[in-house]
Amino acid sequence: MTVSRAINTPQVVRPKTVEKVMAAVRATGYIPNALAGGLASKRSKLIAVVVPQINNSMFVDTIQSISDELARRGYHMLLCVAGYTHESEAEIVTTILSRRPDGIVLTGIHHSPELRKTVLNASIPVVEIWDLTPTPLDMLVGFSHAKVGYAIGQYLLNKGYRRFGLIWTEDRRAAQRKNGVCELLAQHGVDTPTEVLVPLPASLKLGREACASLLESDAVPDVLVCSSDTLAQGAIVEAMHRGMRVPEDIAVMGFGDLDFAAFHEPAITTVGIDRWGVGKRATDMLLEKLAGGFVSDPIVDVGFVLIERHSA
Amino acid sequence: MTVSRAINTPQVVRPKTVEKVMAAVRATGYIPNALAGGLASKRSKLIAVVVPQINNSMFVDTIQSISDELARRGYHMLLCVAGYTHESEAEIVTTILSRRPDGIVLTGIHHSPELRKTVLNASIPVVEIWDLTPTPLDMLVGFSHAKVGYAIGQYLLNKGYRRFGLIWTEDRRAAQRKNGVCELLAQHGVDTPTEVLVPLPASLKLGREACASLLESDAVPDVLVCSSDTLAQGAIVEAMHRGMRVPEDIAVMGFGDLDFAAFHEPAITTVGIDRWGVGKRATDMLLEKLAGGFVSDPIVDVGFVLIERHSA
DNA sequence: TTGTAGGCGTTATCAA
DNA sequence: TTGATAACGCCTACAA
Repeated sequence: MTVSRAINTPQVVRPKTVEKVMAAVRATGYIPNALAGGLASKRSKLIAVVVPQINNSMFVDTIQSISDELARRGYHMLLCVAGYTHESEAEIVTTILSRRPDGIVLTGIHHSPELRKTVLNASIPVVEIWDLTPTPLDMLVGFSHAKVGYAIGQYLLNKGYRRFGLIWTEDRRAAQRKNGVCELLAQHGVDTPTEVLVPLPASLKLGREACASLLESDAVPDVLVCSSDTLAQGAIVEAMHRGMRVPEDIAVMGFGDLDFAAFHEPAITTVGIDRWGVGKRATDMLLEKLAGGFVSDPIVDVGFVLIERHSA
Repeated sequence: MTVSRAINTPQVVRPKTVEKVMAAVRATGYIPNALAGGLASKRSKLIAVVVPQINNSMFVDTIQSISDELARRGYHMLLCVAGYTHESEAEIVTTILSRRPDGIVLTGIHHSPELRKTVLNASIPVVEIWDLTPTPLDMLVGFSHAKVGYAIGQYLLNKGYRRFGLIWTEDRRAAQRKNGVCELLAQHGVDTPTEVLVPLPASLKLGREACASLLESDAVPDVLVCSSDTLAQGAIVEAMHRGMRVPEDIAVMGFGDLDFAAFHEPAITTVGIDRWGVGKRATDMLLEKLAGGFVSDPIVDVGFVLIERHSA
């Protein structure tokens, strides 16, 4: 017990004793067994993070910020890549719960009933990220994808664009943004956009191909709205390759404000999200709750910023 | 014990008993406690993966493939972002070892003496990835960065380029590639390249800025060799923005064969690495060894491919 | 400030 | 095929 205290709460142990313990630790290369510690204390100091993909520039920054923040506070991250299907998410979460994480971060707010039940049954703090709802499982850090869609639609209408083309991936959150755009256009009596759906993960290649197919269609759009900056970049490359000027001949709008967006030629008009902030706040809320503290506002809307640059 | 067997080795339990156990599991929502299991069995089914960064397109694919492969086999991944310094790596590995992972994947082959000692002392299988050495800690999956450098230098010399400009990040493995390029140029009596060092992480912005500074220098290069495709893309954007043609006025070479490289305009000449393969093989070797199997070749050179496209 | 006893939820081992 | 017992290494609770 004295060794345990010397390592975990040295302030309650006589300094000389601490020194003796630490000397022994160094001499033997002793490393505490966190499995045993977690079993005994019922605190594993593990946080599970479930994302649909990691080779997705949006999530990676959030993951990195969670990981950094956790490490600073003596926690570790169990990272699980769940894919975009409900079934796999429920299964993965069940196996991850066997590790007895002290808390869990889930991407999105749409979960299968089994998953909801399983997670709630675990009685640990949960933070859902990257979406917004008044009824989260527990806590939430995100933003409204529908509002992003409205904002994009409004901005482009104000700019005078009327023939919309959409290049979009098929995941649920992207769909909400698309609905936002379409609803706004409908409200203003603008023609329903032409639409090209692309599979995940998005890539420059898919953006080019989708752009090509829209440019070769009967009704060529005057603006291409893309579900990510990566697709937007592809669309721009394709349009320019065909001798079109962006935005004069065709405008392109992205989403995400990825690193390259500001420095591309033309710079990409897009929507910025505080990706690190999402991770930081999610971690803060989780650890605050674990520390027994009171989380004053369990629902955090980090909002978004429409960033006007040159492509639209 | 019967429950434990019904769950882990149902084949040694009477089918009817298994059924009864499973019914109870379902009814109660029982989820085994892997902390207790790991403590008792001395197998945590956890693999630690230490990388310098995750918001780095090179590592992300490897991480994803490790994660996928581990999940398929009932293991989980503890992902640790160590940064690029020795001190932080040693510290992080020590704390991660307290989780008693069954194996560990380390990025790179240059570790501090403390780290080597700590890891070896843990007596678990180790796989180093993304570099090559005849003397790994244990097992290794990677390729020779020096050879990549030679190949790049040789290719560009054959193409007739003589005035080299380098845009390079400061990490150790990138430095090996740079040394390869420089050595080869020196052997052929070509002028020492002009060099712009950029901080990590690489970005399109940094590529543009570095390119700008090289183009404004006294000795304008006829080829820009970049330590990553991201920097190469930036260099191309900047050069074209200044009205230069790529590769006619200035050629640009990248590294990594990231998704966008093939579909950029001009398509980026680069060096491809099987990033998924590295993760897959590392995981296979680790689990093979954990299963008590014999790893016939503990050093795997995955090689690389110089991909000629249009930018150089 | 340090020490003792007991238990956390599994699995290894041996017995039935 | 199932069960009983004793760890695994730590922490909680309480005692000294």
